[in-house]
Amino acid sequence: MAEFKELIAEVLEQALDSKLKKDEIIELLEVPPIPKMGDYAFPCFKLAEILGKKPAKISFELAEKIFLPDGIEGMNPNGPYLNFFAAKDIVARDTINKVIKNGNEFGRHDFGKGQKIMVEYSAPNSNKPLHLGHLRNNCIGMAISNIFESAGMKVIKASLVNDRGIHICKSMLAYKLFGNNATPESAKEKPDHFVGDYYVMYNQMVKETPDLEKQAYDMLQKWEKGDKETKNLWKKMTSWAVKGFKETYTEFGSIFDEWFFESQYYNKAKQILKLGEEKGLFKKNSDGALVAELENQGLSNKTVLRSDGTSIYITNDLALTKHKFEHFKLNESVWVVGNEQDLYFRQLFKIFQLLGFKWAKNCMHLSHGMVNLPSGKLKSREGKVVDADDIIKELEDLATEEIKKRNKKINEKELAARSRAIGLAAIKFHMLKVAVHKDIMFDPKKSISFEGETGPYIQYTYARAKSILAKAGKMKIKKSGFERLIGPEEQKLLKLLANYPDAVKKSFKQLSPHIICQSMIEIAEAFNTFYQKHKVLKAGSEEIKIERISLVQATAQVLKNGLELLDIEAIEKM
RNA sequence: GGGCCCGUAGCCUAGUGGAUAGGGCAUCUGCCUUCUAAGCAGAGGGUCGCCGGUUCGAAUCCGGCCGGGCCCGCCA
Repeated sequence: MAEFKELIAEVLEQALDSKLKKDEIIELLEVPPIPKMGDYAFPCFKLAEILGKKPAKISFELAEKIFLPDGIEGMNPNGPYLNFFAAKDIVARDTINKVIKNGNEFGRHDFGKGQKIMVEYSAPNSNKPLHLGHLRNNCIGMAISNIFESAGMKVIKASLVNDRGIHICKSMLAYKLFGNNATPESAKEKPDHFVGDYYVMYNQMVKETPDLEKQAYDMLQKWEKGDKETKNLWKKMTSWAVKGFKETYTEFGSIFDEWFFESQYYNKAKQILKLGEEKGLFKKNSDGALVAELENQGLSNKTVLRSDGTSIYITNDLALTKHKFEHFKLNESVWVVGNEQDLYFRQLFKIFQLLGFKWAKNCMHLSHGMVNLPSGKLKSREGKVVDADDIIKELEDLATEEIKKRNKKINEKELAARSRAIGLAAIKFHMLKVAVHKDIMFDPKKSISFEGETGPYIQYTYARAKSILAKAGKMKIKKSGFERLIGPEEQKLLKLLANYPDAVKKSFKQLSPHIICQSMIEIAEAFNTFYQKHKVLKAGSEEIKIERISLVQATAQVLKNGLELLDIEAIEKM
């Protein structure tokens, strides 16, 4: 269809004596709301401004001037729009050829070629296991990384573990007091959950024994001073937590190229702090804390170093970001972090700008909404969370049940693999189909289903297509002809397939994975309608059969490509 | 008090200046001796939070209000 748009644009450019250029016309072209109106519409509103005429008049005048070339089957002025009909066989031929020829590359672009970008996401705290909020963050991080990569960028996926600070000390304190030297092995528990239990325990105990809070701060002091016993305990508990995270990431399909630990960067900010003081941006306040003065920048001031000289979170980011750009020679750095940190990142980036780092403008916060439960906000301190491991297991179990209903004889290994693929697809698609900046509500009882606009629905559609292709066996895919894919079901599907690269492009430009989800849903719906209405393998004639198989193959290819960007496995059998 | 974000049918959601507001869930009606019914076809359900303004044209832009979320110097 891209070719068809160009064809229309060429015809229009000529008819308009180049008053609008081809590229401008392509940008203006839209798809009419109802297929019977046409395949593409040229809105005459812009032209109305230029020519000082009524748009409806222009569309009629244009229609009279244009002589239709091959490939354009019809043209129809409709009020302010001039609608075009593509020659149906050419739509079929061009679309299928392009998809089949490009295969896994179909939908990839090159506008990010030569760019190196780092995507930091997940950011777990080492005092407790991952929860639902992390899963959304991970889904967005993985998808956006894939989308960058498909635009030709070199992507480095990074996880920053917040393994330093008062929160860890709380878990450590509870363990020290009540742990009796237990280990995850002795407790037979996943190590990050083991650590998290002590965090919850601390928060329960501190209600009755407020002195624990002081003890936790003392522990942080000792940690900062390098107290051996404290450091050893910290090392032990942090390594348990990280070990647990890695298990969850592996299960979830999340792979990182780089692991950063706050404990390794928080004390490397001396140079940048000094620079800030020299530039007069960072000033000691009356209590002795170092504060970045940002009020004259329309932001609130931000403390960058405590009065006792110890670090806070931003101290780490100051050092780490500089390291990222210099060591990895990045063109751009993206932080996938919830919108509760919007102000924080504006402050951080403003500080870099005021310090004169030229990469400051290449920092971007991909801000996303929160995940809420029917009972309200997730609160890990109160244990009011949906645990990541639990929800993954729950969805995989649900998938197992569904598979067993349909397939009694499946072997255990295959069952486990499919359950995992389907369960994860349900979670990931659910997290990604809504615009990133919006909060989402997660009702564990009904939020994630396998029907309707879901990951499993897309997988199911793909499996249906693959099943046909498997039964069809080896067949030559046609390269020309395609006079038999001209019905409304085939044409709708073809147009959606042809539009897929535009959807990927839009999702890249707008940093919005949900656009790809929408595209997948539309393609799946169109395919299922086609599937219901037309037999492929038992088509009336060999010619029709071959053409329909080609269409099925193209559909499967596009679904696979799209699912891959969303980090969802395309499985051949459900 | 200030800043940012959100408000579309019982619920979830797409659409951010253009044609009849597009889907899904739930409800109701049909369709499995025919390529996977995790599907398909159809029905009902909308003052696009409210009020004003800009525009030939507003869910979309601007202003005000109402409701919700997040944030506002040594918490991650």
